[in-house]
Amino acid sequence: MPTRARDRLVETAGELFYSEGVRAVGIERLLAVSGVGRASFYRHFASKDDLVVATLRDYGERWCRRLEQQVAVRGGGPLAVFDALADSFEQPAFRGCASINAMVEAADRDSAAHRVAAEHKRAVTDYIDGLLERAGYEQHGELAEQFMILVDGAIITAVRERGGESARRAKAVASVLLG
Amino acid sequence: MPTRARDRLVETAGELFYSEGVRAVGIERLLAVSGVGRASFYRHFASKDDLVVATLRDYGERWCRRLEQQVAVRGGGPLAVFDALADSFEQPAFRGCASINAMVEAADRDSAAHRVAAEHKRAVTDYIDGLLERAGYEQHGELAEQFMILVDGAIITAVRERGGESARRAKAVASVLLG
DNA sequence: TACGAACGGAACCGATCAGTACCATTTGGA
DNA sequence: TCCAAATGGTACTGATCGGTTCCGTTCGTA
Repeated sequence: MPTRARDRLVETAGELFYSEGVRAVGIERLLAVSGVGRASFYRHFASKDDLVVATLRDYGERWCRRLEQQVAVRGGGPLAVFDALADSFEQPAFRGCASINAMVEAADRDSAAHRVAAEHKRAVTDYIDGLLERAGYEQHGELAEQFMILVDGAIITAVRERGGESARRAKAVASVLLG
Repeated sequence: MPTRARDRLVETAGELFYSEGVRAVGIERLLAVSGVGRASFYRHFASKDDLVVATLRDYGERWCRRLEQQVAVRGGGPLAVFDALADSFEQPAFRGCASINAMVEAADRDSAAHRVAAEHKRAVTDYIDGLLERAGYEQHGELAEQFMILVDGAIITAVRERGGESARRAKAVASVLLG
């Protein structure tokens, strides 16, 4: 077959879950949009939850790669993180962070969505920590944690308000933190 | 009848929606737990969405009242906001902010949940703005917006990590902002 | 005591949910 | 050219979804 059913499912589900929510998108719709047969779905994934985890991992990796690239383009300084955020907030399809959304929607603390969201957050924190360390900040560990609060806060605020304003505000706060 | 069906519905729905998510709680369950009859439900609310809005408004009011009281107990300084947050994050039933959760779950930007969440955020921002103004900070408007990013960030972080640590971190950042 | 409003329970609606089973088709590699 | 693996389509399951309707009961109040 020309295209792999699994890849199409992850891509389609990634878009639909992000834009409409996980529970709001049924298997039926997923199959119709992706063009994958019902049986093929369950050949690749044991359940819908399995697909959710796959899409979240895929999202997390692409998100991190995109952030790294955008920060690099802007010189590699820690504050560039917020410029990259502002950019993504401006995009029409922006609806927050897929990991946060899935975590909130899942409710159950022991759910796979919660675990994947925690992993994602850990990866981003470590990346920012590296940026701060490379920039010469001694307290880079604690600063990275504080940056993450600003990142999450800016994301949630942007969901409410649209636009990059919250990211610029968060950047102003971060600037003060860096002294 | 001894208890008003409407009040019981709002109370029960408030708890269930908060702890398990709006979509995860069906009408059936709502009626079973609250002890309200199906017909009575639709006599008081035109739809489930109507009940959601009612619970969000109820939640928002109680949340603001609780915050005001806790801040007052701690002396009325702006930083006390984060101490109050840390307290609430420690509670076993804590699962973030009902408004944020509903907004994220609703996905649709034009939904009632989005509107109510925006109203709630506005009310809290105004309250914090008042605290800052009363404390003598000239840039109280911009500071309040920055505080809100810290508040939202701390809340989301607390959903992932449990405990009041994120609130204490946010307070440290806020302290730096106040100079 | 009598009345009307509010109520709880149950049967029912069409739609959709996640998931299973079976079948004919299409594919890339041998 | 041939075959095994992967695929898309359809029919189906039992459960649950939000919502409507009807009925007998219980309440506060006049």
